Amino acid sequence: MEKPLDKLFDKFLQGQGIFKDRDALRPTYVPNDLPYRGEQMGRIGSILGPALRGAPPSNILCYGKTGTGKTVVSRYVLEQLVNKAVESKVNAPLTAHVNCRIVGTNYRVLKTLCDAIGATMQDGSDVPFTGLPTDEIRSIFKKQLESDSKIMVVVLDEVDSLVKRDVNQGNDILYGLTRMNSELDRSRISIIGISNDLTFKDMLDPRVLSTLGEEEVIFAPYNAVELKGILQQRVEIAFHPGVIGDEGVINLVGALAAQEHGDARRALDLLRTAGELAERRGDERVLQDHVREAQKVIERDAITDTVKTLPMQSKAVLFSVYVLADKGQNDIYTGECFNVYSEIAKSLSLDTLTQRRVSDLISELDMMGLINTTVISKGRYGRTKKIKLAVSKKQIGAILADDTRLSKAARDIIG
DNA sequence: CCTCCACCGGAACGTGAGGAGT
DNA sequence: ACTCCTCACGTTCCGGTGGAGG
Repeated sequence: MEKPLDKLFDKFLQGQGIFKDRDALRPTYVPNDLPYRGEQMGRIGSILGPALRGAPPSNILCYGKTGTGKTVVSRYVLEQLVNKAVESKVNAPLTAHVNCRIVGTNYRVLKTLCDAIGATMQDGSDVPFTGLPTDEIRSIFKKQLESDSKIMVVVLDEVDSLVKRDVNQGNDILYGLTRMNSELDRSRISIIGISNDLTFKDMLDPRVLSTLGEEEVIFAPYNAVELKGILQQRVEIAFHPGVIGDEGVINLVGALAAQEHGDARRALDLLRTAGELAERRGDERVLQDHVREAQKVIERDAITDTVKTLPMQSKAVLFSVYVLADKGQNDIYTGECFNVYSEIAKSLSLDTLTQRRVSDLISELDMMGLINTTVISKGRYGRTKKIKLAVSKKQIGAILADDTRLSKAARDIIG
């Protein structure tokens, strides 16, 4: 008798599969060559260059939207810089890469920097995650840095999030870092700040800005042609030859990503998802259909993610819109929505918010793109918002049914 | 042309949780 | 351990308004 999975597994065994090196399509991958970013690499390189002679480089701010290569370029340049130093047997600069969206407090930034240079407590153990006064970890870091007498280049990725989360605290962290040089004798720190928000400068303390923004490097979005070039380069590393036979595939991926302000990360993500799709189906080549399908998958995942992480009250509001839409009602107004919401909240034993608040939640859902709203006037019958689901009813229904609390309420209300 | 509905959306304020400072 | 601040989330209050119907 034939075993049921035999054929499926055979497919994986025979043939070479789709991917040669899937990681080449991940955002963390640093290729050997970065096309279309020669100018930026050159600028950053020439600014950091003095580090090879032991002179402290200026601080740099890099601007550009997501997926324009800011992070990868900075990683690449630092890597090359260190390589060159080792090769020429000069003191290699220390480097650290801090993602400020994840590492968002003064203490944790310092902790990351300590780890990067191998600074330890007096007994030789690692600096703890928490528990020390911030001043102490600061002096541990300084002490270690002084003992090495080196240049350290710190990349602060997504610095804007530091300042956005807390303007004062963010400025304090940056001020503390930029000012550290004046407290050091033999070592120097220089900072590369990376931001995808151009208005970020406005929120900075002028003192911080003047030191941090000594040099600025702008990363323009990639256009469709450049995206295509990048894709072609990665395709050769990531896929087995012939898997992407059709040039239309790359063109399509490039075109779709170019619509998203030339986001290379998105383009690579799309290509990888398309490849995974083809792989899972046992297809030998990646076709345009896979790409279109991948686009849908990515979008669907993004929606599922936002809905799942919604606060309970917002879910209840969204659910009320869904219930009304599911009844086949085309025009949903704030008033009805609020009534249904009230019932849902009651059956969930949730506090029933005021209509004013619900109105704000509706606006939030609108901004997230889960629903569409328009303010309309019904003349004598008042002025209100007309609400429509912006995503497929089926998907919202499925996600909300997944939530145990909500699905119970659903049975109460829909019956 | 005026009225008046049913809500919009700004403003000010209340509250409890979580940090920072001391 | 204590107070003080800040912030997110909500509430209360209220002036504002596009247009159907009189």
